Amino acid sequence: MKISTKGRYALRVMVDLATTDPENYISIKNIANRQKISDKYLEQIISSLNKAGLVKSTRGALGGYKLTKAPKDYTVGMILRSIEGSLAPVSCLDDEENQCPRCSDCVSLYVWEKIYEAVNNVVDTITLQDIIDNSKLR
Amino acid sequence: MKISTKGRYALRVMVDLATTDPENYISIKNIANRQKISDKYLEQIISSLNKAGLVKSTRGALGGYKLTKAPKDYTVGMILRSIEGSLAPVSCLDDEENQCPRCSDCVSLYVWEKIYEAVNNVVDTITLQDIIDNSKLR
DNA sequence: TCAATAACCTACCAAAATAGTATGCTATAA
DNA sequence: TTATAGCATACTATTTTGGTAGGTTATTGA
Repeated sequence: MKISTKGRYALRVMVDLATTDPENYISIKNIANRQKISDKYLEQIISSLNKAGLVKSTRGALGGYKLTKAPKDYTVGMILRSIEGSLAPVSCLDDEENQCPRCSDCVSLYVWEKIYEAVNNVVDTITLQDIIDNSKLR
Repeated sequence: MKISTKGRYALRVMVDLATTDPENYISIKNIANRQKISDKYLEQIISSLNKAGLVKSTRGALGGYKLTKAPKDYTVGMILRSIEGSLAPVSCLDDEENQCPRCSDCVSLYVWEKIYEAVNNVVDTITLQDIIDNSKLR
């Protein structure tokens, strides 16, 4: 039941982009140095964020990434799912194809659904802005 | 963010013990056949449940396992944790030793804590009896 | 008391996932 | 036109997951 490092890094990258200099493009190297993450590994992560439309990029000198929206318009769920896929505790809940043969008479399914709902409820109600506001309190 | 097969099997085993014949000891082979799980794999799982005191055993002919308590006295959390360990989404929340160096100024920690709380709240309020009752409705 | 049964214990193993590297190509701005 | 920085693909080492295998110990019924 763990969030991968990719998911954790993704959230930190989004906070970084939102707080460091939201107006200008910031390079991977820049973020990687500040966040102490391998830049090649970060490249993979931010590429997923880019493909999901959560950030936009320009190449070349002075290139880099910036947010496409205001921090209040990103939920934690949007960010984590773009990296981790579904946050379901069992793959039966992911999509129709991954269902196990006994899904129809699975006594535990009801438990997994409740966990799924609870997790979704948390990640879909906390925004990037909430994280930033919360971190400033300390 | 997935529950392992061990965790899922453990829950099914507990339901099996509670519903098949709660008075008598039931052998691993018996459970494994009914639940279509490898008996050697099941042995590992049920051994953890035994060490955690969730079931008790006797050896020899007519030996096997039975519950130590009434189904209403087990929460899903007790069962899953005995197999999976903590259900925390990040290891920082597990125990003091696993903390990452930047835990003290981690902006995301507040998110992980909320997820942790939400998951705990679900698994600690659903009992084994609830699962059994729910499965009978269908 | 002895043979069958079934838990107990330890070790091993293959496949998949995770976390991260390496290399080369393409677009852009100074 | 060159330095910069994103883009794409492939590779690799480590850890976790999901099992197997084999021998030992305890119990019970005949």
